[in-house]
Amino acid sequence: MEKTDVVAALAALAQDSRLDIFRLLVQAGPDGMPAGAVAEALDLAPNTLTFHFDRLRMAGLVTVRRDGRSMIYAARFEKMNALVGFLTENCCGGVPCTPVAECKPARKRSKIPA
Amino acid sequence: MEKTDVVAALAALAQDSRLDIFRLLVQAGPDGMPAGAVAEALDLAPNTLTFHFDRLRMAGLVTVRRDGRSMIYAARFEKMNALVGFLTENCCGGVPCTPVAECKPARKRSKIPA
DNA sequence: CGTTTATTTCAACAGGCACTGAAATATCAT
DNA sequence: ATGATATTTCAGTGCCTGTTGAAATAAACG
Repeated sequence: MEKTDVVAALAALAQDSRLDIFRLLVQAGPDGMPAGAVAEALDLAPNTLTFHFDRLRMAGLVTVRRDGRSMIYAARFEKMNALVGFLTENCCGGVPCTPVAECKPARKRSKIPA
Repeated sequence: MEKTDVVAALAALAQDSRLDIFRLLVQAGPDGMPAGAVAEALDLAPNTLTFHFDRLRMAGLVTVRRDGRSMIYAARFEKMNALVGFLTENCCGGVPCTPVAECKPARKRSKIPA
């Protein structure tokens, strides 16, 4: 990951609401959740939320897709892993100290199995 | 680590010069390096550097001590580890995915052994 | 079609950020 | 004390950020 991207990602996460949003999406898993649900969970004005989503998206930390009238936002785990990787890679003068965490969330199991 | 501290730490690192400064200090190891050396290495005005050092220090990412007329700045590895820990802990809905990296740099060996 | 629901766009504003230049402080050497 | 070196403090400035409120777009439903 380029340094520029790292700074962008850090800046995106360095804000109260956005950190909350991102963590919520991370916990929601790869399927993501609709903007409205995030707005309700965190008690944020819809326009403010759009603003923050944009930042997260520009930073590559989040993706969107449309589903009817809802916009479904989802965390990009690869990006988060890359960020953590960058922070730790220059840890001890280039010497790898410990393996870096890799986050590969299991796809959510359907409530009604086939 | 509290969410407030996390946001502060992320904000501190979310800036070009400061990310450079911190990485330089991380690579310098626990003994740190004088402000002047950082200024020269990164080509930063001394007052600008002080400004950034302050931010890093307020965020708990850096410590200072005086040595003669030099101020020696050093990275706080514990804080960096805590930050990475926080980012990964809420990774997969609370389920730990992989062990988090722990950075414990070895103290620099003296060039002239006893 | 018209209405409701979900989200985005736009304009405006206070506050904070990063940088600059000049001056102050602290320590060391003579 | 005087001067040199290392760093900090202070005032000023343009830019970016986060929030708000009103209006616009997009899709679903009668």
